[in-house]
Amino acid sequence: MPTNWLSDSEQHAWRMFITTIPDLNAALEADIAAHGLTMGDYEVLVFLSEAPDSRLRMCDLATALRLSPSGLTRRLDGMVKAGWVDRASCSADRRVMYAHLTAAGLEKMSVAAPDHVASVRRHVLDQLGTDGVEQFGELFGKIRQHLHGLQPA
Amino acid sequence: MPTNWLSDSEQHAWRMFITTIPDLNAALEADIAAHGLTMGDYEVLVFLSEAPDSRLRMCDLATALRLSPSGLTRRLDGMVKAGWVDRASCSADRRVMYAHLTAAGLEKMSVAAPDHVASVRRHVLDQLGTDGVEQFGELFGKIRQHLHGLQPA
DNA sequence: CGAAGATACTTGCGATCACAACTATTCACT
DNA sequence: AGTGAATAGTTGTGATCGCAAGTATCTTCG
Repeated sequence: MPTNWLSDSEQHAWRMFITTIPDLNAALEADIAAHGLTMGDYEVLVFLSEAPDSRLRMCDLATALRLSPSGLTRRLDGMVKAGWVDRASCSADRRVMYAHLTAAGLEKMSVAAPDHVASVRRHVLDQLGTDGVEQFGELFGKIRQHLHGLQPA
Repeated sequence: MPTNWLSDSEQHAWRMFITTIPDLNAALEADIAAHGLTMGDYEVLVFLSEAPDSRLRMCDLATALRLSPSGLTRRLDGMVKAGWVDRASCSADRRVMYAHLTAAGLEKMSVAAPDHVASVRRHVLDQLGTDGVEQFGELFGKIRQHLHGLQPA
């Protein structure tokens, strides 16, 4: 007895979505792995490289990455060991630890980023076409706005 | 130095996507948790309830769920313990184990499914509108087709 | 028929992550 | 100033999952 309380169009949209997401994740993960990175690592590099002074407070980075505090602590452990990030304490607030991008991390980032962008293009953007990209952003903007309305409650 | 080798429209689309997906997952997970299920468990129930005789071979179920064989073994361990699924061996091929939906599993499914569908509607479909749902399915169909072309290689 | 290889599943092990508990520090309010 | 609440981060514990290795069974082909 299939769950059929969705119209055909809805059913189709949802099925396409949930069956595609894991495969897309896997494809992106596989591509970035060529640089010895996971997508998680890569995202850390992205956020840090875009931040003022190439550093962020742990809690801000955790929020940005949608990671729990402990999850971030451990992800950074690995990245510190790899030499891409180091920890710096904050003189103004001694509870705070900064995650700071090292030169090696920036270098890794600048090598990996073009490949990752190409990967995103190949697997997603190129498949959608110009109009499709526009629609894609708009649709997720709507979902995002709805979800964001739930968060601060 | 932001990675800016994407047009504004592409940048926007991609950012909306990658920031929304984890939140959407979390929202769906939170809703289904009211039934004592994870999304992973729920998906098992869906596939089994739609299968002939309410059962599937482990390997087919693993493929459907995009789960490794060992991952499925352990997920089923939990669901067997919960009484929603049982294992049945196959007389025709004794390597095979069937995952089989129990009456309790079907009951759980029939109670949880309406809520889950409502959750999908609320968080996604209702936000997109009729045209949006159509576009959504089409866009992911394109990505899916591309990714599927990579799999069997 | 019988050996080589393929297939189905499970188990050992390690990686990742969330939750809860804990320490350290800062903030708010009297 | 001083106490209680809030905030930042780490560590202990347990859940989930993938990979590699192991066992059992089946298939293929000489």
